[in-house]
Amino acid sequence: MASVSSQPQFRYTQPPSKVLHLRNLPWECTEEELIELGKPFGKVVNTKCNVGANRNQAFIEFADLNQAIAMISYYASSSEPAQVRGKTVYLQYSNRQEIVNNKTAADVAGNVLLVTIEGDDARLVSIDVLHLVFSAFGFVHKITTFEKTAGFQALVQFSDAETATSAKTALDSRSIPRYLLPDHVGPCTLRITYSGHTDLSVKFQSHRSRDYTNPYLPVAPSAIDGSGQISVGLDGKKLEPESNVLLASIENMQYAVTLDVLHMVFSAFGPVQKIAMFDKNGGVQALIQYPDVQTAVVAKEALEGHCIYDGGFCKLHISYSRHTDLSIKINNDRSRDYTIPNIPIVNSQPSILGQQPVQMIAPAVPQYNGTQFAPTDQAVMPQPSAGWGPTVPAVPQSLPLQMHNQPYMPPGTLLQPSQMGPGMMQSGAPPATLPPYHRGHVQ
DNA sequence: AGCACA
Repeated sequence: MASVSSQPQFRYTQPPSKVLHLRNLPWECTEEELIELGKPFGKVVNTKCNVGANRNQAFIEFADLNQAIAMISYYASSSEPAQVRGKTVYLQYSNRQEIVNNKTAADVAGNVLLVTIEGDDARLVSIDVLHLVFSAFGFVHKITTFEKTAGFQALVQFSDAETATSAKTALDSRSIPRYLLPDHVGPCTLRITYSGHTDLSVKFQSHRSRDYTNPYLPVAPSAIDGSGQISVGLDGKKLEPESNVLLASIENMQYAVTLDVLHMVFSAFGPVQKIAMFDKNGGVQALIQYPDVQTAVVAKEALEGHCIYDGGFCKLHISYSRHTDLSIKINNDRSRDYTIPNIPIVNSQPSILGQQPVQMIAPAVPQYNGTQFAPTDQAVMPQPSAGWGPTVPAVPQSLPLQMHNQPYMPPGTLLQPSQMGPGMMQSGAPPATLPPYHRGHVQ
C-alpha cells in the first residue's frame, strides 16, 4: 500500500496531528498572529513561535485533531497560501502530538524583562545606561546583568507586567541612543523578551547587579579590594562607597579652620562622634565620624562644595572615607573623640607647620606617617593659589565653641549666619535650608 | 522552507 514506512523528512506524509508545524514565518512572529491564522479552523489551544535557528518557525496546537486537519486540507487546495504579514507560510502536521512547554517564559508577559544587548561593544554598556533607558517607562526595581552564550544580557525588573510590556514594545529591536553611550562604543541593539522571573534576587550592589529599591544594600565583595575598601560605586564607576566617616579637605584655606569649627559645622547634621585633622598634600584634611552612614550622607550632600567662610574661603570638599571607626588616642587640637569625655585633652603646642602628629590609628590603615595616610581616599585637594597662614586673622574665634559631648543639634541651629560670625556658610544655602536629601528612587 | 528549553 501507500505505506509511509520509515520515511522521515521532506514528505507530505506526516501523520495527522493536532499540532501543525509552520515555517517561513516572518521574523519574530507573534503568538497573536498564529492564533489569528488558525482561528478560522478551530480553537487554538497552544502556540509556539520563534522556533528554530532563524526563529522563523512555529507550532500551532488545536483543541481537536479535526481542526488541524481542516486547516491543512484547506490550504492544500487553496489558491491563496497561508500568509502572515503577507509572507507565505508553509504548514504541515507536526511530528509531535502536542506542544511541549510552549509557555517559555519569553512568551508570558511578566514584570521582568530579559534584555539581550547586541553589538560588538555590548559588554561596554553600563548598567547605568540600561537603568536610564528603561526608567523612561517606569520605576526600575532591579537590574542584573550577565554573560551567556546569547551574549551580554540583562534582567530588568519593573513593578508590573504592564510597565514591562510598554518598555518591551517600545525598546525591542531598537538601539540604545548614541548620546547615551561613550563615543567609542558602537551601536547596541536591544532584544527583549519576558523573563520568567518575578523578583530578582540582588544580594549586592555591584557593576553587574543593582537593587534600586534598596540603596543601602551592601556592595559586592567582588567590588572590594584587598584592604577591605570598596572600590566600585553604585554606578559601577570608581565611586567611593558611602561611609559614616567623611573625609573633608579644605580648599582656599584663608582662615584657620579649627577642630571646633569643623565640629560645629558638621554637628548641624547629627552627632559628630570623632574628628581627626591632619595635613595632606600641603593642605588640611579632616576625618569626621558620624554614628551612621545616613547622617554622613546628608552632611556630605549638604556641605560638599560649600565654603565655611564667606568669600569663597575654606571651601569644603567632602568624600567618603574608607574608615568606619576612627581610633582617637588623645584629645588635642587636631583630634577628638566626643563620645568619650574622659580622654585626656592634651594641650599640644601649636603646630603652625602641621608637624603635629595625628593621634589616631584607623583600622585597615597603616600607622599614620604624615604623607601616605589614607592614600586611596578620593578627595585630592586642589592647591589653593593663595597661601594661608598665621598672618591671616582667624575669624571664627568668636564663635561659640561648646564642644564636649555636645548633643545633637538639628540642622540650622548652629549655622545661622547670625550665630556664626562673619560670613559663615554663605556660599549658597546654609544646611538648614538645603533641600532634603534625595537618594535617587527610594521606594 | 523542513520540528522545539532559555
